[in-house]
Parts: sequence; C-alpha cells; structure tokens
Amino acid sequence: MTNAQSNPRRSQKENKIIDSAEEVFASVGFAKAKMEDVAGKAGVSKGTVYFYFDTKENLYMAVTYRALQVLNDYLYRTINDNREKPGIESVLSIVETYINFCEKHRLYSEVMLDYMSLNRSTRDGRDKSKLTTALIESLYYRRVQDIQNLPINLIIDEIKRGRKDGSIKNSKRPELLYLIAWACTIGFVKLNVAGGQRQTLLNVEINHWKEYQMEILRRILLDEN
Amino acid sequence: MTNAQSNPRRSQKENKIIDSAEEVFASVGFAKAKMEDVAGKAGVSKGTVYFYFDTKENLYMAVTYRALQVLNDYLYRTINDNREKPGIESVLSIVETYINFCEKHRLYSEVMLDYMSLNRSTRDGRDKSKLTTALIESLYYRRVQDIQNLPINLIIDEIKRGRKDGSIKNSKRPELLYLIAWACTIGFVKLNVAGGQRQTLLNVEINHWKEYQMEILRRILLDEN
Amino acid sequence: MTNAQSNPRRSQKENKIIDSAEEVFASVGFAKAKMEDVAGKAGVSKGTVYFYFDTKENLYMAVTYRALQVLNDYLYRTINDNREKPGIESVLSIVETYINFCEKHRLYSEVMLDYMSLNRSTRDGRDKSKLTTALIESLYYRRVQDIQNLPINLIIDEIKRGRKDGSIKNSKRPELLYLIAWACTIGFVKLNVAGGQRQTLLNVEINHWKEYQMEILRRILLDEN
Amino acid sequence: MTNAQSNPRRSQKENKIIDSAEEVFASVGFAKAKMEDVAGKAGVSKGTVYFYFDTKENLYMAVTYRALQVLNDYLYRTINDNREKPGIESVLSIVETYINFCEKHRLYSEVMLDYMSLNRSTRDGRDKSKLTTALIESLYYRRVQDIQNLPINLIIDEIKRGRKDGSIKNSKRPELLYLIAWACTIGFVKLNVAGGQRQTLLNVEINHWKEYQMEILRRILLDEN
DNA sequence: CATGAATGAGGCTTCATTCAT
DNA sequence: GATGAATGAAGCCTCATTCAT
Repeated sequence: MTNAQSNPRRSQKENKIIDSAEEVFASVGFAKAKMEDVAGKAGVSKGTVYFYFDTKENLYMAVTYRALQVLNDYLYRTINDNREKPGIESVLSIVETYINFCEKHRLYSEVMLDYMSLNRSTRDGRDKSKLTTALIESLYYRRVQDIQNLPINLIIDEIKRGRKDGSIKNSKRPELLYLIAWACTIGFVKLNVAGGQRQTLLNVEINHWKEYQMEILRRILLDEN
Repeated sequence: MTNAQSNPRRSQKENKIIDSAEEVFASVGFAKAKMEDVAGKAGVSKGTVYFYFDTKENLYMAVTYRALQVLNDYLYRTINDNREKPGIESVLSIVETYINFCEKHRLYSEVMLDYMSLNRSTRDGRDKSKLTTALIESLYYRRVQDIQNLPINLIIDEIKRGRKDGSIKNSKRPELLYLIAWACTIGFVKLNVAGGQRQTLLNVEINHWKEYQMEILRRILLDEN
Repeated sequence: MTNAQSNPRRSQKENKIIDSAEEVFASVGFAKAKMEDVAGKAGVSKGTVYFYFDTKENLYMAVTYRALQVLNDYLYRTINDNREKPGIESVLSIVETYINFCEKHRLYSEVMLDYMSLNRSTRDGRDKSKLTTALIESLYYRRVQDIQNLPINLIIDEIKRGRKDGSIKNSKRPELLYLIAWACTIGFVKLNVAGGQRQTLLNVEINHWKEYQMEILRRILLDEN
Repeated sequence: MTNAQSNPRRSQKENKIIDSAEEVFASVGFAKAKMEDVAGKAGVSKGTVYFYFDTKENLYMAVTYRALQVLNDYLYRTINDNREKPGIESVLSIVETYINFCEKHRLYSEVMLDYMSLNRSTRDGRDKSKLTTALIESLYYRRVQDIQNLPINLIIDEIKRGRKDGSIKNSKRPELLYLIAWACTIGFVKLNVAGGQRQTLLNVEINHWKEYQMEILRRILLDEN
C-alpha cells in the first residue's frame, strides 16, 4: 500500500530499479548478481535500492511479481482477443502466448519456476535452508502469493468454456488438461529458451517442433487420435 | 592416474566425497553449498576435497558426470529388459524410467538441466558471465561432454527400432519424437519433482496425471498421420 | 573521483591506510603481510581497505607510488636549495639526499627496487609468473609508470647543468654518469640500509665510508679525462 | 656431517633437489615457490624433499649455501689464475668474476643478498617477525654462517697483497676498499642483472658502463685521479 | 529521500607439513 | 628410504547490508 501505486515519482524509480534488476539477474543469475550492479544500471545508489527493496531476495520477488503481472496481461489480452472464438482456440492461443512470453522474457519464466519450487518446498516444510528466510518474509513474496493463481485460474476457466461450447471434447478434468498442456509447454520452453536461441536442436527446426507440439495439444483437446 | 578408476582406495574416497557433495548440493543448492560441509559430511578435511576436486565447480560437474552415468545405467537396463519387446514398449519404458530417475534423484535432474543451459550458452557464446569460467575449464566438464550424448542416442536408437519393427507408426523424424517426449517429461518432472513430493497438484492425482501423460505419448507414437 | 585528491575525507583515509600498509610491509614484507593487519593498524575494517585498494598488489603499488612521490619531493627541494650553486654541488647533494631518503625510508628504497625488477621483467616478457598479473593490472601500477622517470630526469638534468656551467668536467654522457652514481649509491644503501642500522660493517665506520664514497663521486665528476 | 658428503647416492639426490629448487625459486621467487613443484622438477616426491630438507626455508638456505660455495670456487680460481700477477690485477679480476657470477647465477646473487639482510636483522634483534624462526634454526643456516666470511676474507687478503706488492697505492683500510668495490658492484648488478638482460639502460651500452666502472675502480685502487 | 563509505561475516582456495603404507 | 594422500591453519577477497551525512 505504501508502495508502487502511491507516489508516481516513487513508483517510477522503483520500476527503474526492477528493470535494472531484471537485466542483471538475466545476465548472471541471482547468485552472482550484485546489488551494486543493479544500482549502477538503474542509475541510483546502492542505498536507494535498499530503500525500495529491503533485501536482494525481495528484489528478486519484485521481479517475480512483475513477471506474473506481465504474464497476466498477456493472458487477458489473448483471452479477450479470442472472446468470440470457441474455447479451444482460446486455449491454444494461450499456450502460444505463454511460449512467446517465455521466449521474450526468458528471465520471467525462470523466475516463475523458481517461485514454484520455493513455494512448494515452503509448504512442504522441507529444507528451509535452501530458501532464505528473508525471502519468505519479504514483502513481495506475499504480493506474489496473492496473484500466483490468477494465470492458472484464467486458463482453467477458458478450458471450461471450451468444454461448455463443445469445442473441447476431451472429458478429463480441466485441471488435468491444464497440467498436461503446461508440462509440455514448460518442457518445450526449458529445452529451448532456457539455454539459447538456436534455430535447431538435434537438427530439428524449432518452429517445426513447436507446430507439431501445438497440433498434439489440439488433438488432445479434441480427444482425437 | 588422476582418474577415479586407477586406485581403488582413491576411487572410493572420491566417491564418498561426491556422495557428500550430492547431499549438500541437494539440500542447499550450489550457491549456498559450502565446501567445508561437503568435507565434513564426507568425513574428510577441506584439503582432501580439494585434493580430488580442484574447484567447487569441478565438484559440481563431477556430480553431473555421475548423474549421466546413473541415467545411462537406468537406460541400458531398461533397454535390455525390453530387448525382446517391440520398440514402442521400450521407448515408453524409457520415459517411465526417466521419470523414476528424476523422482528418485531429484538433484540429478536439476544438475543435468543446469548442464544443458551451461552447454547451450557456451556454444552460443552468450553471457559467459553467467557460468563461471572455472566451470568450463574443469576436468569433469570435459568428461561430461564426452558422454552427454549417450542417453540421447540410446533413446533415438530405440525409437528407430520401433519404427523398423512397425510398433511405432508415427513417421516424423525420430529426433522430433524424442524432443516431444523429452519436453513432456521434463515439464512433468519440473512441475512435480522440482518442488516437492506432494501427491496432488491442483487436486489432480499425480499418478493419474502420469498415466494420462504416458497414454498420450503412446498415442503420439502410434499416430499414423 | 576514484582519485586520492577529489574528496578530502576520502583522501585522508586512503592515506591512513597507506601509512598502515607501509608499517606492515616494512615489518614483515609483502608476502607475509596480512591485509587484516593493515586494516587493523589503520583503524578500519578489512572491507574498507578493499574499498580503496582492490588488491594487495595494488596497495603495494600505492606504497610504491608514494615512495616515488616522496623521493621527488626530496629531489625538488634539494635541487631548489642548490639552484644558485654549481651543478656538481647539486648532483652530489642529490646523491646524499637519496642516501638519506633510503636510510629514512627503508621500505621505500626496497619498494622502488622491486618496482624496477618488476618493470624490467615485464618489458622483457620474461617470467611473468614471478610477478603477479594482478600487480601489472593494478591501478597504481599505471600511476607509478607515469612518474617513474621523473627522478631520473631530474637528476640527469642537473648533471647536464653541471656540464654546462663547467663544474662537472667529466665528458661522459650524463646518462652514464647517472648510472655510475646510482649504482654506487644503491650498492651502498643495499649493504647498509637493507639489513640494519649498525654503525659499522667490517669495523668500518659507516660515516667514514659514506664520506669516502662521496669523495670518489666528486672525483669522478671532476674527472677531465 | 650426516649429510651431503656421507652417502654418494644420497648426496646425488640432495643435489638434484637443490637444482630443482634453484629453478623454481629463480622463476617465481621464494614466496610463490611450491614445494610440490620443486619435488616435481626433481623427479621425486614431496616426502623426499622433506626427508632431505626439513622446511622450505632450509631448502632456501641450502641454495644459499651452494651459492656461497660456487662463489668461492669462482674466487679461488680467479685468485689462483692471478697468483703471479700484481694484487691489483687480482682484485680487479675478482670484481669482474663477481659480476660474471651474478650475471650467470642471478638467483645466487639475490639469495646472498637475502641472506645478508636476514643475518643482519637477526643480529640486530630487530623484527624477528620478518624472518621465520624456522629459518634461523635450519641446518643450512648454520652451514652458511660457517662459510659466509670466506669470500670477504679472500678478497680482503688479495687487497692486502696488492698493498704489499705496491700495485695498490690507495692507503685506506682494505676493508673500506672492499666495501667501496662491493657496493659499486652490487649496485651495478642490481640495476642490470636483477631485472633483465637488456643490452642497454637509458641507452647506455651495458658493456661500456661496465668498462667504465672497472676503470674507476682501478683508479681508486691506484688512488689516482 | 539519496548517497556511498564502511562493515565484517563468510567462503573459496592454497600449500607447507605430516605420516601411514 | 620413498611415496603421495591427508591435513588444517591461514589469507585473500566478496558483497549484502547499514548508517552517518
């Protein structure tokens, strides 16, 4: 409440710092990222960074928060664009959108996966050591928690719509369909995006692969084969 | 002489240290792992760890090397067990084996994914900063490079066998099929294993999910389009 | 901005650290000097030392830089004091000044000799191993390079002046005379200063020795051959 | 007594190690020299090095001891060669010999100077910290002490002979003459040898410089001008 | 609010030395 | 006598974080 929205100048600087943080995290990873570099790239002092973000972890969560926001924007737009079309088209568009999102914002996809691991192991009460306590207590961690389910719900709702309008024949639970689609997509992204921007892997055209993957998803939703 | 195989006693201690390293890396991650803890858990002194593994990075690559070896063992065994069966069964078994491998050796799956990113970005000549130079120069990095393609080749060969014996109808290139299967599997594992060991995600039974995923894969392989 | 001159407070602390470094280097030598001790003696933390001087080597070069500066001060003053006198007197005063300088600042003389070796072997491209790369890359190494020739030039100019005003009869090249004088002086200093502050060596009064050495130098300069 | 002379095989290995130590010390200096490298270059194990030389310091003193021995050999030979000639010629030859010795065995000249500093500061009871206690207690340190004065005495004796046979006119104490000559020589060597093997310094031909230095020494001994 | 100097715990790594085989 | 694996003290350096100005 005291944050992002209240003061425009403040919000502006905050965003600049997050921009910078994204650059740094993306190029060297969290562990090797230096707060000094973040400050430098943002054109502010280290103290300023700490004024807005109490810890490095919190800054990381701020990036995660933004990732989720950006993803949501992507999703809302896609869903809106497909409002008139049958649900299956919307869902497939969402998948493509997600892939595009990951390709364009490589860091965001990593960050979100990190968050998931983090979140999961927190709930399990397992090895807290892995995740700094600071992280869990950070302001942005809570903010992220508040919106973490938005994308999932959006997508599942679209699947449900497809079921209703009959474009999706597959009768499995929407959640299961969601997981299947998500897993394929994450795997695809992980193999491609995470590492590089090569046009081929094992001499397979990335685009060819992507198209086939989409085709498979469509069939799954249509429950054909 | 510097190798793990030459001297049994030496090899034994080397392995003990890698065991220990796995524990530590698994519980706190590479960045937060302390060489001292590795030494402690292995029951040796810090110096000894450095006697066998020159750097922390090299130790990490040693774990990666072992991960690949273990995976290979799994694969060989699976392939052998399915020698008499049609190729499609072998391939599907391999996928299951891979999932089991990841579930059982969570660290190994992470480590291998890390290696892939590393390897990819190295080739692309991108952000070397992200990956320590020490890593690329490490002895084990080269060792890993030598065997990195073994699993891929094994699997692709099985797909080819399935094509030959007619059990796999899908006429796409084996490499493409491999990538599709691999992506699904990695995504599945990433969503499940990476985070925790819960029995459900979004109230979906993991086993149910897995079975459906396997079914889809089978259909893909059987696809005659 | 990183310079010693910009911020007075900053410059002050920087100097305090160099003071401290001199003490430590002087008493235990570079190799055994601990950065922590330097910090302690300067009344600051280890981190602060590294804030001002990135490496131990750079700190050493900072001392060298100061040594050259101090020597220059000595020389300027001596030359100025002898402005009205014939060149030969100036040159001989310079030699005495140099000896005094070395006696008073034993460390400085060692440090300067070290620098010479370093510099020489760098140019020759020989055994880089001996001299840390860090040393050559240090900020202060470059600074030192910028002023290393000042003393030499000052002295040679005075020799030339002596030649012009006829007080120095010796017709050899000023550079040669400089080297001769320098060698004698360095040797004298090395035998005396480097080791201790005893009043005799081989039962020879140091002062007696020094006077004779000066007398010889005078004769050389007066030499008309 | 238990050493070098008793067992030929032993003595041989000992010498090989010292050979190796010389190489290593010469190329990287004492501080950076690693016992492992010494062992490696000598073709023996680290344990063996320690069998013969209890500490790194002792090994260094062994090199020093050898340096003195070699210098003595040079001196004896020179003196013998000049037995029939007037003392002044012998003394000047000795100086040349010493210069040659230093040029040929750069390490030896450094080592001997180091020893002097060490020895001096030990006697003065000053900063013991600088020199490891281990050094002073080392076997070879004592050995060196036993023969440290040999060269000095040899030279002074030759100066005395020159005085007696009338070839040296200078009536100063032989010790003083020795110191004067030694200082010049050490300075010359320090400026030349210590750093590199360039043919010129300040565009002065080294040979030219050396000849002039010798000429000056001759004049000093002749007390001419 | 912003700055950037200062801190100091913490980690990796080195290497002289020891000692069981 | 050799070997070389093992030790562990010691030191350099990093960097998140704090705080006086």
